[in-house]
Amino acid sequence: MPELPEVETIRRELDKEIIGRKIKSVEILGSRSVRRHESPSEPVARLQGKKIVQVRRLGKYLLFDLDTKDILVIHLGMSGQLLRAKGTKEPVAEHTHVIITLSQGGQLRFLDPRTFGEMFVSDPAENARRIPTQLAHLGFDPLSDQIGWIRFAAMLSSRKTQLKALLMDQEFVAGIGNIYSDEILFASGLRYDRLSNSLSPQEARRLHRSMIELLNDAIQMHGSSLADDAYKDIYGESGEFQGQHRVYNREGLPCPRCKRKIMRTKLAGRSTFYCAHCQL
DNA sequence: CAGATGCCCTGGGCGC
DNA sequence: TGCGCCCAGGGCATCT
Repeated sequence: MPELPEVETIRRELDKEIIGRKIKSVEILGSRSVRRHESPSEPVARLQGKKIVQVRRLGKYLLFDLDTKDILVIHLGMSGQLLRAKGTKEPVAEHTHVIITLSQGGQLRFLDPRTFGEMFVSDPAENARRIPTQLAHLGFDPLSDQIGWIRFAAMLSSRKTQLKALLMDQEFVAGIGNIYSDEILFASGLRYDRLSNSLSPQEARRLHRSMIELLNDAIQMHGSSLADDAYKDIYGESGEFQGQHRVYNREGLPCPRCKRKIMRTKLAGRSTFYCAHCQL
């Protein structure tokens, strides 16, 4: 579910709420969510009593840096939520898999009905960017790694891949999923199936600019929440950017630019929305 | 290498 | 009401 703007919204809220606080206890209710460990007691032991120094984001992953240099990594998958509970007595919602109790009161709860999300504690990352080895495969982050358009254009031309698939390829660029790839491509006037090595420099520049602007705009509006409300921020609030979607989930509705009908197709099994007139 | 498919899951919506 | 489909912000393995 959550893509870069939703994860960044959550990261900023966590920055305000939990930086400098200590993890008092960790309760694992659903072991499917805590992966990559031999036993559930191992991550618990590495978290309890540790201080959260800062919260970073790489693509769709949240990285909690601990004072031990260990890193708590959380990915929300399709239906994961991180919710702030004011006290320990708030009723525990269904599909709550992990409860992190903080020392000055309050909890952080990880919910995930579909259990595609995951959480694990990584060893200290010794590399320059302090990226856990498990995430070494991820490509650049469109917002925190400022890649200039010239370099972006070179990356595009080194591949021969349909644009939407490339935008969604986390090894190419990290953080863009099904909603924002469609919106970025509409904003840049490019079709989902254009091959990446067919773009003119001007088109590559447009795509680069649209990607950054659209993601920033979506963050300003706290991301997108769809009809099923799978995305909520840590306070349980929905985002507002869904009202700004210009093609995603708008099949048959008029294109905001030319008023012709928005088309829907499939690409790699994912619904894809575009305007056949405005996107070339 | 590029692209398509199926799987991991639960839940909501819709047609019958 | 109820049942059986189809669909869903992700990611990965495995085919062609």
